[in-house]
Parts: sequence; structure tokens; C-alpha cells
Amino acid sequence: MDAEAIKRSLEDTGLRCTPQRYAVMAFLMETDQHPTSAEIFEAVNRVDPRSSRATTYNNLRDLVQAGLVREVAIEGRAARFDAKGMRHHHFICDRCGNVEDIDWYDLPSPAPGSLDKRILRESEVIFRGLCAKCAPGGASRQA
Amino acid sequence: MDAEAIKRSLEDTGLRCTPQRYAVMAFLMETDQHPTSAEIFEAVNRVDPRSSRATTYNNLRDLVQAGLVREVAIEGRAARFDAKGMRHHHFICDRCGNVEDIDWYDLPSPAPGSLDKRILRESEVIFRGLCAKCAPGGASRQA
DNA sequence: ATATCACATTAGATATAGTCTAAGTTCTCA
DNA sequence: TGAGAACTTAGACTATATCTAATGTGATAT
Ligand SMILES: [Mn+2]
Ligand SMILES: [Mn+2]
Ligand SMILES: [Zn+2]
Ligand SMILES: [Zn+2]
Repeated sequence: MDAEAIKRSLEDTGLRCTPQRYAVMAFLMETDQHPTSAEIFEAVNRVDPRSSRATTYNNLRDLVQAGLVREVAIEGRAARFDAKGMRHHHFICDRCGNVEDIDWYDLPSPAPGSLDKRILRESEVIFRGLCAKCAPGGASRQA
Repeated sequence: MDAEAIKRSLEDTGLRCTPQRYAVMAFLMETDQHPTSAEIFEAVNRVDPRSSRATTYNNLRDLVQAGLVREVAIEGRAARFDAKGMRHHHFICDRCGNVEDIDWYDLPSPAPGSLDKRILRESEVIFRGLCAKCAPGGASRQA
């Protein structure tokens, strides 16, 4: 996705395309990792323009609200973010906390009535276990 | 589940049944809410013995490791906990952050190969949206 | 019974993640 | 061109969770 497309997707949701906001979005779209806010802050500041920590948080919040970015909360660690490109599920490593994408597949709906008066917006599967690096025999061999 | 059963489940996993640890477990088993560590700390201290904040965190960590308790990370809020009784999924409210249980149902496995070298321990579905209280028309009507 | 030692608890200090404030800047549009 | 809205900023602040080092407790061995 090119610069124009990012610009359009921002403006379609009522957000101005500022250099700081563009940089966050562009960075998230070009990685398949799930960086933390601190990593995003550092990455967008390796090139100009300088963006503040508050702005990074503000923009992540706005992008999540706009539905362009997903936030993944992880027990005991900083939240991670990804651009919502293709629909997908997530695998979260018990040991290192890394988040990895798992191909999307449709879920069976919950038993009718079990959602009651709730309004469902989305559902996702979280897989947990050990990532390839942390699994015994994996490359980790952490010192 | 009675006191003896809790005691046994703790000792089966190699944990001593201390009054503080028992109190955390008993409290989690008798509620269908998903209290935060602060709420658990307060609840177990409404009755003796007094338990410290550090002990509450220590015990929650131990109980999660032992597989008796589940921790639910929520974006921008304190983690919540529940006793792993019956298997179930979770609904998390976008607005108030409340976690509610959804009846268990089996998931289709991910496409073969899509888990690659990872070791899968468990999977769960997270539903998101508005809880009954927060849905328009719900009782919330927040001032 | 008593010594021993691993397990557990504690208060408070510390660390980490995220939010808020108040002032300044840039964009939009009348 | 002027006014207001949207945005950015540094740094103070808050919330959540972990760590430290001293103390307490209970199971086991002798
Ligand atoms: Mn992802
Ligand atoms: Mn639950
Ligand atoms: Zn890992
Ligand atoms: Zn709600």
C-alpha cells in the first residue's frame, strides 16, 4: 500500500494526515511484527520528523478508534499493535510475549442466546503456547 | 467446591495452602465476575487474615502458573482474573472493560501447517462489543 | 522435641506503561 | 486573512505491577 492509500485511509476516517500519524501507520503496515508503543516511537523517530511519546500514544489511540489499527493487550507486558490488513488471528508466546499472525478462518457463532443483550462487534481467536524460537529445540537457547 | 477441595487442588500443584492463598482462590471461585488484583486484595482483606498487596500479586502469579486461575489482559486497564472452572470463552466490553463468560464450544483447528513449529497450549475466543449494561437501551445511562 | 531449610509473607521502594496538562503549532475554511 | 479546530509537545503525573530484604511458618529429619 502506497503513501496515497495511507493518506486516503486516514482522511476517510476523519483524521488529518500529519507526518507523525502517517509515520506510525506506514511503519505498522510495513512490518509483520507487533511492535510496542515504545518500539513504534523509536522507529518513527529514526527518520524525521521527530514525534513525541505523547503523540505516538495519541495517534495509536486515534488509529485504533478509527479501526485502522488493532491493539493487543498482553499479560504483564506493554501492549502491541498491528495494522488491520487482512483479517487474522493471533498466537501469543507464553514465554517471550511475541505476537504472531495466524491465518484467518471463520468461527462458529456462539450458541444463540448466549450473547444475550450484548452487541457483538468482532471476535477473534487467541492461540497460546510457545513460539518457534521458544519451543524446545528452537533457535532461542537463551543464555 | 468446598474448603477441602480447594486445599487439595493447591497441594496437587505443589503449592502450600496458606490462609492468604486460600482466600484468593476461594474468592475467585465464588464470584462470576472477573475481579482485578486490587479488588481481590480488598475482598480477601475484608475478612482476616490481612494479606499484603505483594502477596496478592505473588499468589495470583503462582495460581496462574499452576493452571488454576486465568489472567485476562485488557487494553488500557488492570488485568482481571478468574478461577478456571468450566471451560469458557470471554466477552470483553469495549466501553466499560467488563469481562463476561460465554459458554464453551470447540474451535475448529487452525489450518494444518499454520502453527508451524509452535507448541500450542490452549486457544480461546474473545468476543468484543458492548455488554448489556453499555448497549444502547441498557441499564447503564451513565450520568 | 528441636533444628533446619525451603516456602511464604510483608512494607515499602522501585520500575514500567500509559495519561494528562497547558502552551504552542498547523490546517481548514469562511 | 482571521478564527477555530485539530494536532503536537515536554514533562508532570497516575496506575499497575514487580522487587528487595527482612521476617515468619511449617514440613521433615534426626
Ligand atoms: Mn497481527
Ligand atoms: Mn471467565
Ligand atoms: Zn517465544
Ligand atoms: Zn460495558
